[in-house]
Amino acid sequence: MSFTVCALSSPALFALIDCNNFFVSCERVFNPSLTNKPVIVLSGNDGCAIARSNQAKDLGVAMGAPLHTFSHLINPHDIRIFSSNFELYGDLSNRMINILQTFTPDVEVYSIDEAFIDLSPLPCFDYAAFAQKIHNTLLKHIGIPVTIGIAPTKTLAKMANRVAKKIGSPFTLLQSAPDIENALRQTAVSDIWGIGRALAPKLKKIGLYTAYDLARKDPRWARSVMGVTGERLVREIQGIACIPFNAVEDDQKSIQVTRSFGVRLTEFNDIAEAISGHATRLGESLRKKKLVTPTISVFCRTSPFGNAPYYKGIGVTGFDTLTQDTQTLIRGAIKALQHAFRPGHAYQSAGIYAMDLVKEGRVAQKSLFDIDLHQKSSGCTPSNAKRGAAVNKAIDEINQRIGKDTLFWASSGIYPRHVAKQNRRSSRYTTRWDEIKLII
DNA sequence: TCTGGGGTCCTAGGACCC
DNA sequence: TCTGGGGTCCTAGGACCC
Repeated sequence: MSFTVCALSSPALFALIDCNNFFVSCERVFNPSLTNKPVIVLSGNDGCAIARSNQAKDLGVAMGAPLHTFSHLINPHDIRIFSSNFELYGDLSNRMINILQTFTPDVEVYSIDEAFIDLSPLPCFDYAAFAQKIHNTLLKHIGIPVTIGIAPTKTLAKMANRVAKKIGSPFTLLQSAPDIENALRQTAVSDIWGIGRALAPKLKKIGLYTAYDLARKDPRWARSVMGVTGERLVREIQGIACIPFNAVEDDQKSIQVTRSFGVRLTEFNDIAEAISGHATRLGESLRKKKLVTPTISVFCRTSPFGNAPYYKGIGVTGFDTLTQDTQTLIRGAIKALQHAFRPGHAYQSAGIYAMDLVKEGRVAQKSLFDIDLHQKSSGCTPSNAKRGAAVNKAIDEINQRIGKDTLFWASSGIYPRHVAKQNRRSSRYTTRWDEIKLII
């Protein structure tokens, strides 16, 4: 296969809108007393820091730091700690995107707290004023501060964003050659978008310390040392746009549901309850996204930390027809878990993956004998399958209206032991009637 | 005591085919 | 005993991202 650099028709110009300390900012929207305070949002199971306010960063709390490594700082510095509240963050994220789309239809949602805008179709104008307007509108309507970087490639827009955050400005434009060179000189190779833990030390060893050093290399050299992604990256920081803009979201290729347990588990049945719950979430997600899966894989594993030897077991179940039916997924997941599980371990987490997802409407028949096979393996006739779809629909609608898990499958456990710690979650102000903010 | 969860893309190597 | 060359497809694992 030959690689052709897909330089976009120039002059390209991208804006990257990135929320500042997004999860912390979401907490602050409904709790103004957190302003100017050190605030930290924890990962699932209250394990480690996944968002920090600037004040918490100044105290030296690193991204991903386990709670127990900074717990001694909490009281002396009055750090406010929150469990993650993804229902709230996701909802505020959607509102932000809706507002961005009022500025231009060319919005690419990159993550929960970032979006690219393609500026090239817009007439050349005052980018500073444009960025300021986006910033002010989001702050006013949602209450979330953002930083905006504008540059001829996505990688440089990322870099512009970093520069803006560093100097405390809501916006930075990198367009002229001297401005770009200046930013490249200020940026360490490890801070370039696309350079991670493995590549950074490798490049430093060769004597490349800044983005400027790397930008002076021949892309063909980058290809041989860093692969196609490396070649693309070098061209990007040289100002040649190679990473395309996708306003339309591609179909998702995989879904996973993974959780750590609140306590270590040793019994098959306890883990089966967790996996049954994960399979339920997977089913909901597949139906919501109108996807079906031919297969699932399930894993259970011990903690990679600590003294006990690490164990991870994996089991796979294939289905005779592509499915999104919760009951089918649960049956398949328990079967797969029987392959993954070995007695004698203290398990720390378990998860379920669905890969090779297919869009609901585009279901290809797997074999001429689909229906026969299906009847044989699951006892599920086509009319049963229809009934299953109706059951899923009814459960989804009830849970949507009244609350998550109002109806649930008994295999997920009435009093499950696996439930993760979530001791400090704020209210889901925007998505639950009974958690709406009261002003008395 | 205590270490998240959810994605994508690329590559190397094996299986298999002619 | 000798034992090619080229292609495709699949998979596991690595690397990256937020």
